[in-house]
Amino acid sequence: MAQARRKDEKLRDVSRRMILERTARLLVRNGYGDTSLRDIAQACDMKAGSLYYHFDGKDALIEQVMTEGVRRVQARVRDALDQAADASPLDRVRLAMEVHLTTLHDKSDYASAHIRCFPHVPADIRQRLRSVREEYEAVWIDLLETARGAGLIAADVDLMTLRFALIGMMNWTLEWPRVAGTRPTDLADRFFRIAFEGASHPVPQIG
Amino acid sequence: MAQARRKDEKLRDVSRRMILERTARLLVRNGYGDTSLRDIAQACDMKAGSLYYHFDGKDALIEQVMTEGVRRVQARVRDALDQAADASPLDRVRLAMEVHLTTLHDKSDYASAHIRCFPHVPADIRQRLRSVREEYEAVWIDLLETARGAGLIAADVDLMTLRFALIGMMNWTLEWPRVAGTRPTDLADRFFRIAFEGASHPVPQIG
DNA sequence: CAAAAATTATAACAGTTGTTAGAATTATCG
DNA sequence: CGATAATTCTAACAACTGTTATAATTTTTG
Repeated sequence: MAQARRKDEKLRDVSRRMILERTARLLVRNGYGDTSLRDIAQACDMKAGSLYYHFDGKDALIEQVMTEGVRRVQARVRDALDQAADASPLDRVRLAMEVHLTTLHDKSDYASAHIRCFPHVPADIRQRLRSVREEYEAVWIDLLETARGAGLIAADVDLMTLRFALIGMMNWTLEWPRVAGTRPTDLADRFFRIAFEGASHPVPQIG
Repeated sequence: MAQARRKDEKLRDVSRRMILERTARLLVRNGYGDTSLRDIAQACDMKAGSLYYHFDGKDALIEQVMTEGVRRVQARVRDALDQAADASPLDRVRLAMEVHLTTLHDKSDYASAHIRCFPHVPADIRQRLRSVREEYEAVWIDLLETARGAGLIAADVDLMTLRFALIGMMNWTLEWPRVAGTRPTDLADRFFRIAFEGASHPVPQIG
């Protein structure tokens, strides 16, 4: 009600979206176990029972937040990659890292809620979320295999390990206190520099 | 009671240790918010009220588990480094990675409990845990600065970013389903290979 | 074995949790 | 406006939470 909405957008959808957003924020701060329906309702200026008009229950609501978390990152990364279809394979990897990190930190509580709560969510939800994750991981598998096909990744580097290393160092930045003041874009460059050039290798300045 | 104990070890300490261990396992599986004192007590063949003889309350118990989580990793890493005092700076980094990963996956639920629950633990506990973390991080800062001093890390690589990248890719392995069958030692080698030689650089075989 | 100390169990407390049914309210539309 | 549909609130439920005081039990000691 505090939000402007397009003519063609149903009030029902606006409320749903607001609930999902507030839930995401609470999940990031307090985690799955310590986010109650009454907390969520209060953040939405509602009462707990009213949430059941929009969602089947706590777990259904949270599952949707976490599902959307992956989908949003995936959508943004795919869009960026589509608009840079002719870039070099390694530049596409760097771009994907930049968008992934930016979405995590600036754009969406959904994504960080997913990352922080995934380990502690009920097993049946976690099971379904795995499928959603795999779709996004397919993007990275494709990125890295393409780079290898172009001869840009050494033969003795296991692509799965490389993928987990990249995802790991990026997602773990959520544990830092405010990313130590580094902008996500700079962070992506530095991570890329380390993972692909190697911390031991000096990189000659171009020009 | 089900456990043999040394003559000089008080029963009190044995019980405390058992409670801490079972708590760590539950924390890893269920997280902070969904691990109740009755769950812990049941895992110890006790009743919830009895736990108060050993600990001041839930938060005190959990804080001690998580504190010990860092201390154990730190102790094992320091020991290994002391026994390899004359190794090259980069070999010492690789060794630290190996011990860190091994402890996380094979040796101790304390460490993984710490990593998984840290974001969702009450704020005052989290504050105190930060100091404990900083002590361990000092080990890594020293490792990397020494390597740089020996000219083994390129000048344009930010050491803080490198440290976060290493810690991040290692800690994130807890999110994989059983590390995908890779042994921690091999994992350490591959991570080291990527982060220091660079995924794009072919490494000439020695010999 | 008996006395003292250490450890655990019992039972209850106040508060919180997810959930539900039905009443009350608000928005939509003829 | 009036009628209908779409939302929200109310109030309660059973189950669970951390915690406490006190009683029962076990272990250690003399």
